[in-house]
Amino acid sequence: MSEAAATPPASLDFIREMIAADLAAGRNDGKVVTRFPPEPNGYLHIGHAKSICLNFGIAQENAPNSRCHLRFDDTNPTKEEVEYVDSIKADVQWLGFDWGDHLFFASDYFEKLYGFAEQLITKGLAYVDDQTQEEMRASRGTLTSPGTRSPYADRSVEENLDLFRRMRQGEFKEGEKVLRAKIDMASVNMHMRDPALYRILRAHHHRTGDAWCIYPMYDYAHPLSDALEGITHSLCTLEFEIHRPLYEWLINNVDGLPGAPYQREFARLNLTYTVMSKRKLLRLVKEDLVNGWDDPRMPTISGMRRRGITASAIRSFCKTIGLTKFNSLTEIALLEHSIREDLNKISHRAYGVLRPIKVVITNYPEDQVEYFDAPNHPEDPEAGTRQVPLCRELYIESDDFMEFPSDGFHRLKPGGEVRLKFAFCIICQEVIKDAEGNILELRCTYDDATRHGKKPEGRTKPKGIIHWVSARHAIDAPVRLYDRLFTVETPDADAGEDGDFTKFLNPASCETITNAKLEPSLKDAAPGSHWQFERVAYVYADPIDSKPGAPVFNRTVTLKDGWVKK
RNA sequence: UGCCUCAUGGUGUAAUGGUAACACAGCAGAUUCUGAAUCUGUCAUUCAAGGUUCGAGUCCUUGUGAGGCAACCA
Repeated sequence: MSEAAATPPASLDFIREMIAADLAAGRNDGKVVTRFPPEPNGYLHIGHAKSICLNFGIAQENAPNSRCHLRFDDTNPTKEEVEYVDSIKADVQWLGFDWGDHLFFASDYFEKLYGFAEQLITKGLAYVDDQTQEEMRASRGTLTSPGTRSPYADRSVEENLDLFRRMRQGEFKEGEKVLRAKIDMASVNMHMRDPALYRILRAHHHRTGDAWCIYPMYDYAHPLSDALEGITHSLCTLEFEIHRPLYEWLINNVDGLPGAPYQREFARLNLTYTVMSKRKLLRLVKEDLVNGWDDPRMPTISGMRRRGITASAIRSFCKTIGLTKFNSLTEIALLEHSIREDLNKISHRAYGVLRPIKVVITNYPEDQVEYFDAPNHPEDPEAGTRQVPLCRELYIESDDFMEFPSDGFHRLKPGGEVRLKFAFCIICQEVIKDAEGNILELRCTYDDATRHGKKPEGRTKPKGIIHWVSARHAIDAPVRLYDRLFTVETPDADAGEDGDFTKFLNPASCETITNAKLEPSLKDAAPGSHWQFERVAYVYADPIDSKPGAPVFNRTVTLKDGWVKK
């Protein structure tokens, strides 16, 4: 399979416990069959990753007798597109999971599903209703009062069969008739008040084309599809909890099903500073509030990938957040921790100065160039080293200089000393400004005795160590500094019922720096490579916008900054 | 004003009737040619009230709070 870790979490969550109990009881011939069942009506997001890691993870943990299916729940052709099918497949694979031969579509079962519907009609458990949508809503009752059965509910089996067949033949208009299960109009569970099973939809389906004009509802197709595939454990999010009795009703009332799956529900993921519903994400895309589904600020899998977040980080995050029925709000910091943890291991280091100030080393020969050896990874000698050129004029980070330093600032200040990492120490002798008082350059002197980390006798070691780039050798590259998409933790909730969550969009969520100065080795950064600009951030060479010799970087996440200005 | 589900540090989770623990975040220190990483320490938790029990985060009752449910969406 993939490199995705097949080890379960240290302690079992309630779902895995349930599965372990089933296994211990010898149910399902010792097999566990799960499924990830997205509707192809949008791109996958980090919340789906939780479900993917759960379903595919459980299958891996119980190998080799177990498997996880990828099934597209494509029962509503008005919302679904092949673009989404393709992106979902790519995202699941990228996350490191493999469905093998088990790729399915609910639409593959349309004929069988139709047959089961005729069976229910024959058993007197389903009927064709002629009521309008409004009439149905009115007769369904309310949360506190029972509904009343449709006047059409008592049609004979023969009439129902005839009507249902004619629905399929296309004799009726959209909305004219629906097939309903005959269950209980007085149930406290609204979903049991004769739910619709089939509706007429004259829409082109991305797979079945115009072969059908009636389409099964989710509540009908889902349990039956699960059963047809031999799914043992149907795991979904909490909002489907109330659908469970209907799920079980169908499994129990349809004869000839090869399996008897059961459904269990877990809480969906909520993350601070973002929105997670497909509807809202779709709106951000359609209204051009972001640059498409894979905008690096999006919580989509494709957006996160483009930002430079690794599949391994996402898997690790999913393991960290656990699995419960508690409706929680996870701090984005937890995700960031997983990202940094992974990126720290795999990213080579390089110097990138985002907001440069020029430094002139006045006692360094004008025409001299020398190369310093810099390790590519401080914790991995095998990553090798690279040569970083230095000459008389350099760029340093403007944050690394303070003319009027606050307490505890130990980078460069007038009269102060810092080490240029892997080179030598410099002392700031003079601050050159223009007429408006803007700093133009810093004139410094270097101390030859401090090369390569050496500290002359009797001298105190400067606390500050900063990165730098040779002005003569620097390359310019765009660096996009991504930040949280929203300014508030819960844009959803804060917007309220009818409120507009887009008013909380963070105007500073993407700042593109065009004049970043990078060390020359970065010129050849491969598109799709991860780097750490030392002391600054983890960045990712954008796989689409980077061109040979002209990389474009996305800031994936900043480094933690332990220094707080006093 | 019904039914269902849930409630453990700031956040996410663990503890399966027997010492409330882990991670993140925060704080402090050590270390460091990244104010990163690493290491050490530290702060901080069972929604409330009753009950059962030798013993309750766990079981029961009531209350409170949060989420969900009345598409021919999924």
